[in-house]
Amino acid sequence: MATLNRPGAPDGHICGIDTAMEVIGGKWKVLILWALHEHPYRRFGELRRLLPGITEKVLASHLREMEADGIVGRVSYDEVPPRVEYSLTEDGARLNASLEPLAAWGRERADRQG
Amino acid sequence: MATLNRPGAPDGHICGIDTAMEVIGGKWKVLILWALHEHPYRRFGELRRLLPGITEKVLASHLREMEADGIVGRVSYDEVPPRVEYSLTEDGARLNASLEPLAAWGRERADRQG
DNA sequence: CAGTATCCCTACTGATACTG
DNA sequence: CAGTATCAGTAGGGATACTG
Repeated sequence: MATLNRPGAPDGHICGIDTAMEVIGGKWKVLILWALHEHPYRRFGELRRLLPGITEKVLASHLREMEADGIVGRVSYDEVPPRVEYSLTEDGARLNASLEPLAAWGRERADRQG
Repeated sequence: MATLNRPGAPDGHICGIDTAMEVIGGKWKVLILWALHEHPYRRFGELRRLLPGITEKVLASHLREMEADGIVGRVSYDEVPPRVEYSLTEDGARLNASLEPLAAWGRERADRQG
């Protein structure tokens, strides 16, 4: 065996996990995913409040990347004051669902350690 | 609702995913996990060859962190030349298993996009 | 309200050389 | 073989102020 690469996989991509890791790699992305999963439509300020510690810049750039990756949808209503609603796309919902076993593992570990 | 924090969860830990993300956060960790899963015992040089591009320093530090996190076991045989074998702990094996749906999501996405 | 625009900073990663 | 030690580079993240 030469490397772990799957045949036909893009260079540096081995088993699908790294593809997924690139998409959820940002520090807050899984939490954004989670927040959007709990409630189908969230506004920018809502997300900011839900993620204590995140800055506007980081939230905005994460959302833009997730939108570009096709896991988050964005709808802007032409109102005053402005209103923008973020949601999971179908792919984003499946991504979030695929994270559930990982979350279960983390919960168990957190509970074990207090 | 104030935040996404679970009751009783350590500060900044929300749904278990972030706990898990901390453990697999290093750039190569999921791939190390994968390599150790494919073959129960791996030597240092073997892992280095399996992960083209990783440097010795990064591989060593990742392995030490994963050992400290209790997901990788290390056995050093007192021989000449030295031999060290790395393996998944039970917890590491469960972690790896919990990554499988995520890997499936990534594989599907990679296949869709070529 | 929903973002940009700047500036900064350090933690992670990497290259290279060396050692028990 | 299985690692350290040292030195740098950089990208991601953060603080703050400002805008349509």
